[in-house]
Amino acid sequence: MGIYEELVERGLIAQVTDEAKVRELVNAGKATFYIGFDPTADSLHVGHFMALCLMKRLQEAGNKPVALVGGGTGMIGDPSGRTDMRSMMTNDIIDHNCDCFRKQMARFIHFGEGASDAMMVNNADWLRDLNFMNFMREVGVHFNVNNMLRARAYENRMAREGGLTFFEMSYMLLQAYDFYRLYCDKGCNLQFGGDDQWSNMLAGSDLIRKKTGHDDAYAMTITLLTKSDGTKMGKTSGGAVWLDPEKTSPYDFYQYWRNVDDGDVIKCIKMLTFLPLEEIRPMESWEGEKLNEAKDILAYELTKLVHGEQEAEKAREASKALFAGGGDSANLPQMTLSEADVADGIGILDIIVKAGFAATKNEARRALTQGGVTVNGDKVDDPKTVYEKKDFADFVLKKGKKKFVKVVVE
RNA sequence: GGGUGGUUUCCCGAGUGGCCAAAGGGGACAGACUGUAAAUCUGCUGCAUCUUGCUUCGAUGGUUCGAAUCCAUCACCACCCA
Repeated sequence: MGIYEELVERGLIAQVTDEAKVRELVNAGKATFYIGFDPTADSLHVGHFMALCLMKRLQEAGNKPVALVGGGTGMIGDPSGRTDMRSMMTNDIIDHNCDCFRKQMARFIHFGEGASDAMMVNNADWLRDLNFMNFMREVGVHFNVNNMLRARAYENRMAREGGLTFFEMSYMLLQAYDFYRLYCDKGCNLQFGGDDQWSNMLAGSDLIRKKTGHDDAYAMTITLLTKSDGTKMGKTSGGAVWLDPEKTSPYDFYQYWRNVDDGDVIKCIKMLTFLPLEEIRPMESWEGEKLNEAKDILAYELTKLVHGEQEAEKAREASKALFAGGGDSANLPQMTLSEADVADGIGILDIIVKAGFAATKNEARRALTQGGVTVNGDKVDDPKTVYEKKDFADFVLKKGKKKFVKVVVE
């Protein structure tokens, strides 16, 4: 079975421009493919994860990955967000974010000079100095507005109240131009992207054909990983699930996957883990309580991929200790209070807020009033409860069903 | 550029002088039930020194005993016409 067939069986491929050609190319390890990332934050998140996995798979099969960061497009930002200040991104921040991306990506794919080694490019290199007149003459003429408006991506936005700005429309030209440049400069012959990018990607292939007369630049989209209720994967109440351990701890990362819906587990294992398909197939018939095992496998495998085996073990141990009893409690998520914090005793509400389990003391009070707060397994129902230093020799705070933290004083 | 309508607490959205910390829904959070799932039911949802106090309804200023509600100016947004 070739890599292409494997991708299909894992449910990763949504659409392809020329299936036969792409299969041949990819299976032979002759593709130089690119995927774009917008550097809107200083860490990649779960939404990017699938793209990373795909790059890794293809690289292992001998293909050459090109990671494109949108330093040029990211400069302007997506204007569809309302009052957000995404346009405030300066070159420094973008460059910093690109650096962070590269470091994180290096965990998955190998960068270097070899034939199948990955390279990273920044579209700022060609977009920032673009001359509008030249661009319109060389690229703009090849785009037909009637056709563009027929694209799904635009159709939706046309119906929306705010309408569609010229910038948003231009995005397609910029992305198409990226592909064209990479095709000419780096020999890039395949573009990957989320399924929502399909029309932009096609535009790239079209542009290359129109400008060069060559018919060998292909596009392929990845199935968007959505939950069974249709919402995006990787969002929690606290925001995105990050790959950076400073922003989302390995324990929280593990827990995120441990808690996916029943209907999403197998799909996630197939799409995101590197377990061989032979091992996954039997799991597809699992149901009911048995699925919890699959969730554990999913959580463990992904934590291992992102944070390493050691962290994955720790997260698993901590989870066992908290939920199943018996695991090693040494690995629980921990919070440190200073001597000064506890000098005069510290109220339970303050501890909850400090632990990040509540944004305000009112919120902490609410959880407590409703019986959702325990310390070492004992329910705390008086919001005025005060703890002193000696109490923290052994202190595990629990809020709600799933939030635990071990509190220590240093 | 002209005309009209709008800006309300996390989101949608009611409120058009006191009964408004502000209906209803969604989401979030907590409880029950469970499998660390889903569905369902219940509670809860501005802040705090919490039977009380303080600060909110685009911004500023004004009218009034009293304003989210009335007036003025400004800012922003949407729709229609150019």
